[in-house]
Amino acid sequence: MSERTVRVRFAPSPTGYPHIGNIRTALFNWLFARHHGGAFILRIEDTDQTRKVEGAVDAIKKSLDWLKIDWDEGPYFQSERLQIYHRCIQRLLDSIHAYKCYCSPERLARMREEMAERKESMRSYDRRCRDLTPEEIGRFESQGIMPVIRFKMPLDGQTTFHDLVRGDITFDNSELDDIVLLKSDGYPTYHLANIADDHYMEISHVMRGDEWLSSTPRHVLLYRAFDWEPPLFAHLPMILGPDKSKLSKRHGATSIDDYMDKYLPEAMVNFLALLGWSLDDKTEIFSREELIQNFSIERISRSPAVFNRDKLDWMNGYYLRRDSRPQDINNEAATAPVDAEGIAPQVSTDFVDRLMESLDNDLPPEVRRPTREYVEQIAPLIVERLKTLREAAENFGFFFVDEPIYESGLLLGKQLTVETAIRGLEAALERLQDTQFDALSLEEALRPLASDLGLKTGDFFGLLRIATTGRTAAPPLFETMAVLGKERCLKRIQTAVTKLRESS
RNA sequence: GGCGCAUUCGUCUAGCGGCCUAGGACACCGCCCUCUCAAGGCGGAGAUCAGGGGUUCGAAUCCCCUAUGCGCUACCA
Repeated sequence: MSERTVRVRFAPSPTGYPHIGNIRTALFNWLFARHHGGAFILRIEDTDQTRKVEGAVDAIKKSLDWLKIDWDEGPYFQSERLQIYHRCIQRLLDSIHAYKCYCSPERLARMREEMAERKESMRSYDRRCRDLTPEEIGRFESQGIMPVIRFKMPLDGQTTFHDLVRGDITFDNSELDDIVLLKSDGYPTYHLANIADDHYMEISHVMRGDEWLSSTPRHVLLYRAFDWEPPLFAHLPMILGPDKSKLSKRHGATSIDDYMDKYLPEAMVNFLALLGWSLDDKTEIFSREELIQNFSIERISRSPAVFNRDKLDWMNGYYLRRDSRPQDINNEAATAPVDAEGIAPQVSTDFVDRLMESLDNDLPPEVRRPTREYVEQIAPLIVERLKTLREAAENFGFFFVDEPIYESGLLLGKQLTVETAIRGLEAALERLQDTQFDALSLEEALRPLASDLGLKTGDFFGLLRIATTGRTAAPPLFETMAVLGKERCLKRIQTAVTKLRESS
């Protein structure tokens, strides 16, 4: 695409865990760098002392680590590069591209208010300090006012720049105000620090959110004032909430850590990559390598995208199922939930690890933590019923608690009377006494029993399902009972009988 | 208010002048499989391509206008 070496950066400000949109920006930059064999740089834009949040840098690193987005340089901290910005400012002051402004924040606020009242079209700084006489400057200085440094924006003409996503964009310079470059506390604003760093760090492409598009002409003008060559720009479409407004806290989870304990990083990367980028008209699933191989700025879309949680859930479930298969088993065998002999396929140790960790977090404290051996048995039964790991404890708690809690009425379903239900359960109890608790034996014992009782298999199995799991929806009955074990199943069925007796 | 950007099924999107009576995915509905729920397979519904003018033999694709949405308009990034 370009002769120059690709060097891109992710430059968040340390105000907490990154927003989902910021992470998407990081991902795009990273993919672009890796695609071109360039460098991905992490830079912390901590020039606002008032908004700094403790631990934010760690949170940013943790988020990137989670998604396996690694950086080649940094993190650099702008707060540690103040001398660079001061030198830049001096250059601008010397070349009369910048000036000191002594206006108080109060005056500026009042000014803006009045402008709005008068419905003026231009509602930014009135440039009062732009052409101060030496006497006036002396007067302000003697009052000890700490000035800000503003950029002397050209008063007329136009500024056009090329955006790799949107094409040529033109602004009238008269629309651009004299932005603050250096604050009175000595820290630079984003505008200055951003372009100085991008220049000195030799950033080749600036890929950032769409909200920066309006600032870009100012940045271009700044590059010109410094006589620097600007990087190439690519503005990414914004990510919206379901109501199509900018994704914000109102929409619930917007920071990446809201997703870290629920979704697989691989699924998250895949999903995020498709938010504003696509390869073609059909490909949805991409491995990390495929993303790197195929990513290009040309295929970034221009319009904002609504964050679609349903699709993320689906994708997570897809990855869960796919990655739970052990590497050495071919896909055909692993796709089937249970083979003809009633033996569930193996799941990968990696999946068991993840499941154990998730259960450990989500199971109620009073429930005994399951052993690895036990989780290995459950895993194949629940993988394909999971969209997120979180649902394991939520939907399959009956595997772990002593007794599931449910309404006795559930036992009757739509068809059964209390009498037939009790009769069915007791018959099962008796038959199960000397039945081997493996899926095959259980089926051989119970299936004939249904017709013996004059019950439809569906009704009879449903009854047993409620009794043993407390739920109407669960993994296949016999596998489930086998995992639960004889003792627990008999006890639960007994409890069900008791419940029915008590309720009638 | 001004400026900028955007506008294809509910959502993510394909489409860059004829292949489009607009394709895929999620969600939704139905059927198959089946002991329930999933998963999987098959099928369905769903977009007068925001609206209106042009340009052209021909427009979702190019131009203009309008509408709507979003962003920016801070000594925040």
